[in-house]
Amino acid sequence: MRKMEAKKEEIKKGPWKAEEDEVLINHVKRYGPRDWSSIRSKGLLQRTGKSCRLRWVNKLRPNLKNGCKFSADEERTVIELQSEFGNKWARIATYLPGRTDNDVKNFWSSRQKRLARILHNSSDASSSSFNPKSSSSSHRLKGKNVKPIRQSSQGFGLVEEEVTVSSSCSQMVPYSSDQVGDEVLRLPDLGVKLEHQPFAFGTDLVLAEYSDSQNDANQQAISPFSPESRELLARLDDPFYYDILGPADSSEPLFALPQPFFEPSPVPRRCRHVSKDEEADVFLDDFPADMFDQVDPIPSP
DNA sequence: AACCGAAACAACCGCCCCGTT
DNA sequence: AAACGGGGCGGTTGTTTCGGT
Repeated sequence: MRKMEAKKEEIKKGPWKAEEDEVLINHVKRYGPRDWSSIRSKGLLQRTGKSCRLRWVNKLRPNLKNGCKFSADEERTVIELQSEFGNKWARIATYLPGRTDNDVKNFWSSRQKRLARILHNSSDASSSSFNPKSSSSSHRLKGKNVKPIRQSSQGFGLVEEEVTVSSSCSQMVPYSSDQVGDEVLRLPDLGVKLEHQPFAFGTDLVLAEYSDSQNDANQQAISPFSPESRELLARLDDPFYYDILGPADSSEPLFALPQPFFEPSPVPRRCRHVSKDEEADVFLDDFPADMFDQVDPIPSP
């Protein structure tokens, strides 16, 4: 029994102390970022190799942007890359100098939660006072007009009148020539011609299909989407969503120029205080893809 | 001042892949 | 070829911090 307890005590968990960090840093200085399990076998730390590696990668590695909020560019980069790669956080993180996969993952998770909550609140409001003929402004999220954006592996999201955003991703590694570039693409099935920039492809598919679905009963037959995606798209039939997204036959252009972005804040987290209103704007600046993933189905009114 | 909810962050867990034996 | 261990990665959970009431 005592032996078991001793065995248990051998592995330390929980927050890291400065002394432990120091030991870990010294080890890396000496041997490089490898042989993590040897740290414990040598008796340097009572931590597992995995724990050591994680600590190094997420907190101790040089040039990490610890304590910095994600800049606008970084946010956009994450959103774009997530729509392309899915939840490949490590891969996405390679596009963001100073960010770890954990950072990206946490950032995304926070956004998903926030979006789900806001959408949920919005749906609550709409179910109690929805009126299809009423001014759409009453159903727009905090007065902002949003449109669907991009198809991804898991669904689609909304964006505030903003589709082509890659140009602002200064840190984004350019696409190779065999990928979608600045060109006009024709969507044969839908007969929609769209100006493209990289990453906007899926977006346009959704926009085209969304627009089409408003008056095309055969939408499903021509849909290039998976059944899951179609189900998500079908929610657009919900008058509330329709209102949120704006009228399909709106005279507003499908593709608006990118909105001016707020200045990326170099101030560390918790140093930059954001008011409620400002936060709402930031949130609406770029809805992520897959925002519906975490949202329960809305009961039709 | 106290409480509460949301957001951000840190760390662990479990699965998988890959190299070694 | 199979077993094993290390490392990487995504998911999840717990904690901390902060703003609002």
